Amino acid sequence: MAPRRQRGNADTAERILDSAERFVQSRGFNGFSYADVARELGITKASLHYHFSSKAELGEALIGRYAARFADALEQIDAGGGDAPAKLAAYARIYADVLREKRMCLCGMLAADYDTLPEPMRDAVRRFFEENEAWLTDVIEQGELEGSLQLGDGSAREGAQALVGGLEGALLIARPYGEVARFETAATRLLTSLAGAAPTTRTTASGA
Amino acid sequence: MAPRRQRGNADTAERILDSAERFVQSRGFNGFSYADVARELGITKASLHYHFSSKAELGEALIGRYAARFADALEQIDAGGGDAPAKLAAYARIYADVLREKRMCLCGMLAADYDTLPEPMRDAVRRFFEENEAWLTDVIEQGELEGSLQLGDGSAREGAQALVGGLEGALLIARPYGEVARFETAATRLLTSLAGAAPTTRTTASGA
DNA sequence: GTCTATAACGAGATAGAC
DNA sequence: GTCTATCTCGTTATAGAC
Repeated sequence: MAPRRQRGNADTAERILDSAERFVQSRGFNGFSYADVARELGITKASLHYHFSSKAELGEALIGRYAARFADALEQIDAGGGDAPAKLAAYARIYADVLREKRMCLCGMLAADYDTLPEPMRDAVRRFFEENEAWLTDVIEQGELEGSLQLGDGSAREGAQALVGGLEGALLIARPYGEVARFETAATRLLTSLAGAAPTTRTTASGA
Repeated sequence: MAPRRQRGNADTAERILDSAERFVQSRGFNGFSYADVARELGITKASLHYHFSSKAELGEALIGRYAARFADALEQIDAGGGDAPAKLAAYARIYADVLREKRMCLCGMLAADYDTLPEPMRDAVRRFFEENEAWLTDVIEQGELEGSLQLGDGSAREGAQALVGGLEGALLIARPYGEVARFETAATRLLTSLAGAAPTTRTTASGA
């Protein structure tokens, strides 16, 4: 029988995921252990194994929850009804919020660890990027129809792929410096130049 | 006395660095061990410790050699005498070559591992990025003077930072897919749109 | 569902012979 | 400069009591 979620319990499995997620996002999948999580939660390693019988299984659960939450966030952006540039800005804000907690994107981190991951985790990581790219592709195509975005050469999908990569990389490099501004500057440039989104902070001169 | 480099010896220390470098670039600093390197070279772990007394020291040596080689490559690009767009294209080619060997940029990988690294390695990783950004900043400023690049808003340094991040991220994401083309497409878009470099493969329509 | 105890292995590192 | 042997600790994981 599935574990019953009860009152103020906060669900041990969920708390394990919270802790492990933070560890993976800051130290990588090979940079933390069951002992780290157990210590943080004040329980034993054996208890962790009751909830997630192997580290690989824990990893799969982590990606599953992260991807689901990300999908929720994208749905919320869609529900907000903004135009394409606004959606892209909101998308970048998700990344900035991750950096504010001194974390890397979970799947960006796992992309670095990719060669060491068990197959099911690899598949899940790739799916995450594909879902993001699909959503961004839709937004960019929508923006072109609306006239709110002017892509240069190439397809909307190529733009979407460059955006995901660009934002992940901006996170990756900004984190060692602990400078959110560094990320935001890079993100703005990516959005305006890759997807042709007019920024809020437009200065002057773009030539005759 | 410093180890004498002799005939066909190929220098054990150098071979250790070669092996460890490949491991770090594919598996991360926490994803390999002295045992892995020893097995690959057919020597013992104890021998490794003779050349690099700790893993941290090995890590520092890895970054040092990598950064020096990168600096050499940048010098060679400068010596080539191309214009700014050509230099940027050559710069992106360095990354593409890394991906062709199914590797991540050493320092991009270490940026992911950053929180788990000893201080001296952290410092060296940051220095690597700063050197790259400084070189790119020069190239971009040169390009603006020449008229071969037209930056939009923001400083050349901001463009340089966005470029480094963008290329590192494009590598990070392309690697799980093993698709060099995926990287190259993204890289071209980054160069043309972030730095205003006209690509070799210019199609039509950029408006009146 | 959480615990104690432990197995089985791999990690980084050192001592000392050759 | 490389080896054998060993130390110590941390790792994932399991058995079985409560």
